[in-house]
Amino acid sequence: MKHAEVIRRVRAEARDRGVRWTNQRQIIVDAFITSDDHLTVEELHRRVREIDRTVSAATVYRTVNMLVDIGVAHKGNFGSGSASFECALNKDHHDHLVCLTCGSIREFHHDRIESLQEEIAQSNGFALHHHRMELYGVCAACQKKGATAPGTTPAASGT
Amino acid sequence: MKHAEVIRRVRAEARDRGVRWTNQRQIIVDAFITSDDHLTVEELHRRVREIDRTVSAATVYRTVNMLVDIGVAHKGNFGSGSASFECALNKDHHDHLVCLTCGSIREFHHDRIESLQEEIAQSNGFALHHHRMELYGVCAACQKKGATAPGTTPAASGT
DNA sequence: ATGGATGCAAAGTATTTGCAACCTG
DNA sequence: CAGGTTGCAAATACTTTGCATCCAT
Repeated sequence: MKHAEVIRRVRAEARDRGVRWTNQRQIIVDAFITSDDHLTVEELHRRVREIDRTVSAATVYRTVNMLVDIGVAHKGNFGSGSASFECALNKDHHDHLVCLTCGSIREFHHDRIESLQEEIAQSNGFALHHHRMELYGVCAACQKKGATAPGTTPAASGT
Repeated sequence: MKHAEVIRRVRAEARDRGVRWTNQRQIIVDAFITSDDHLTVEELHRRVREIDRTVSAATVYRTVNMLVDIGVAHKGNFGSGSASFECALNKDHHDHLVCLTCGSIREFHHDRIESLQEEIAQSNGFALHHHRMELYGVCAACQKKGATAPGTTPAASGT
């Protein structure tokens, strides 16, 4: 889905819910959708301020929360402390590969795993709502640079 | 692995690292290991205080962090805001099924998914270090009570 | 005795919220 | 014009940390 179409959709969702379309929201949503990345509020705020210096962090928080509420954004947490958000309209469901060295995030989708997850939920009597799956490791680029994963001193594990 | 054995192992790890074995640590580790559950610091602190009222939250934080450091505990985050910890010595690797209604956590292990994760990492050039996978839904018990998952108003998704 | 550990309170993060002014519909 | 929205600052929630004191080794 392309930018303009996404904006249109978000505005429609907003209108239906009596959510007003302010200048700030236009800028924030615009910056948010423009980026394919997973953005933290801090980063998004930084980008928004390049366009309008007066927009506050509180408004960015309020806006991304609103986007999550109306199903336009997904909220994630990849161990960096702050939450990261990504647009839900641009792409299909996917999981994440997170580089422990450079923090880069790569997306992937695996049908078989998805169906296995369903099976697991069913055999445990769970009505599956959503899931999260993240693979943490060192990406190819960082490996070339000689990076190794942390925690090289496994103390104990297993039975 | 049974309680006493775990304690012995933790103390050995501690000694090797020049970590002193205080009364507080004995109590905290004891309470921690005794429980199979996933405990938040708050909950663990509550249990510890039943034995020794003077132990501070800071010490509980310091202790669980130490346990994670030496590989005796795993830290998790199931959306409840506060982190939860579980003993790493009692059980093999597993993933989690989290009930969105009652918050209960069920563990499961699935070899095929584990190997698929390895494959995915490899085909993406990642050196896999660890992963997290959580299935969120409504457990059987809560379904019987008529609970439904939140977010019943899917606004948009996919392409 | 020596240096790691503790309790307390203060400091840090990340995020939310009360409020008066402001702007969209 | 009404009521949602904003910026600011204060408030939250969770976790870490400085410091004087204490205690395991």
